[in-house]
Amino acid sequence: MKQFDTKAFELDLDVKSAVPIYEQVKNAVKLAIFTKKLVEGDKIISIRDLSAQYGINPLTIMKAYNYLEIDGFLYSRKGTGYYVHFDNEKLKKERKGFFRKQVSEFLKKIASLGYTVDDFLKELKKHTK
Amino acid sequence: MKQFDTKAFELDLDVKSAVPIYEQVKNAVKLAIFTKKLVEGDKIISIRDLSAQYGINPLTIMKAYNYLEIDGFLYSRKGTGYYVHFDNEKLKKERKGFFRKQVSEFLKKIASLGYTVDDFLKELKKHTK
Amino acid sequence: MKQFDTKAFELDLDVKSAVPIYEQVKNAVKLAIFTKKLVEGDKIISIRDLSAQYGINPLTIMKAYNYLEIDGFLYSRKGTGYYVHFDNEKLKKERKGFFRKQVSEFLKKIASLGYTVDDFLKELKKHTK
Amino acid sequence: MKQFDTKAFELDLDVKSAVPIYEQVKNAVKLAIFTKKLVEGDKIISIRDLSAQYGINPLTIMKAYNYLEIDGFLYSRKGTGYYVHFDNEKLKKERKGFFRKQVSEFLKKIASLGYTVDDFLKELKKHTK
DNA sequence: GTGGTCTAGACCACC
DNA sequence: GTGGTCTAGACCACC
Repeated sequence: MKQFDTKAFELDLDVKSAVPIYEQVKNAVKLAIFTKKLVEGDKIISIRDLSAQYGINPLTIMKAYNYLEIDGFLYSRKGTGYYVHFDNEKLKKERKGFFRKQVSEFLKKIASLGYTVDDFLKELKKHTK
Repeated sequence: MKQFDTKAFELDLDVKSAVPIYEQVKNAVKLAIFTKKLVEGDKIISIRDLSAQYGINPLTIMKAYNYLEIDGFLYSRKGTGYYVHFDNEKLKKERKGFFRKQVSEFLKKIASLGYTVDDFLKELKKHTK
Repeated sequence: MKQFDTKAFELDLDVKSAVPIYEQVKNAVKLAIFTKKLVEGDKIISIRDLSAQYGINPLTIMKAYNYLEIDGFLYSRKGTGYYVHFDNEKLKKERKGFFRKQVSEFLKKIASLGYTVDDFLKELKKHTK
Repeated sequence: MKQFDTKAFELDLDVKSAVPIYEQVKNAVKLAIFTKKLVEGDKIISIRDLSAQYGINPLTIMKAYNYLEIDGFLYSRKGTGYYVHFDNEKLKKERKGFFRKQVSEFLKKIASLGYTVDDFLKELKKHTK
């Protein structure tokens, strides 16, 4: 019964990745919040359970949850667990910032490959057809 | 006259960056090859000269050149230096494939944040101004 | 107890050899994998421990592990160590292909010296005695 | 007319190879002698011509010819060039030694891949069919 | 504890 | 001159 009222989230953990595990956990939670799979007040899966499910060190998960708490995505209640803190205003801003970062990084990347924006727009047409 | 027949490449080195120095060097060389500033057979600036120019340890540069050799962008001739191995066919395919992967991953990412292509195009205008 | 869950491998290190130390380490690990003394998921002895055991610089061992990672034999998890990545299918094919290439090259070489397969078989007997 | 009475030899030069160029030259000459394409008294292609043909540094070729002279495969006549010294006895021994080295190295290699002599004999059948 | 990057400097083979 | 290997040691992020 232990997970009765908690909400899990999708986590494509890749231990072989260069991206630190705590970052992967952080990103998975944020994505779930951005896409409203996790909403205000939801109790998130416990450190212990997540640790057991994926064979990750609990300290690593705690680090992820801690950062998420600092960033205002979660809050902790001693003895009960971590909960989603859906601050609509802040979220919007964060989401926008996240998006912009994605765009800017992407543009840098293709530039470093010698591609122009026009090349991208052409490629885009193949995807939007 | 010592660098008479070698070709340098643009390198915006940022020692404070989180991106390792050897990665920055790697990317700069790759970009020069992708954009055909360096072509098949060109002799690239020597480890020692590049080391001296930027105050980077020679080992760090060798690491970069080494990875580029593994990836087939350079080859080394002991006693003479590193040369560009511009395999046009393979290169084109790799570059195109890499680009497409970037585009497709990017589109997925923004979609998962609830953004549309139009949102992106709007954002794009801010960058291209 | 620190090495409780790591697996060592046989390493006949010869510091005086013309074969670089990192190559010797690489070959020892590959052999252990080819002969299934190391299998998928096994945690390999840490850079530091191996370094201490043989009095080799950690960087040298890291270089070996690094190449093995590039070749897909190992993968690293920051903070925990290097693990064997035994892709059975790929491995079998590679090993077989490599072996065949060796045989075919060898046969060509001795033929070009004017030796026959029978000459080889005679020579072989001296080795297998 | 300059090459009127000199004999060339096949040289598959691979500047990208890890094998030093002077070694490649040495081996090519030796192979030509072992297979009797070059025989006693033949005048071998001059350092200058070989250098020009392959774009190799003359010093590198001189090094190869020097070693071959030391090993008794060539002798030099000041002002005229290098000549093949076909010492039948010595040659036989060298050839035999070369062969044995090939065999022994080959056996080590396949052993390091985890293959047995029996595996080799099976593979051999496919080649001798 | 683990791997990852970087340095300063030595010494070698090759051209 | 060139690349290639190795060391001793510092400092960092991650678990």
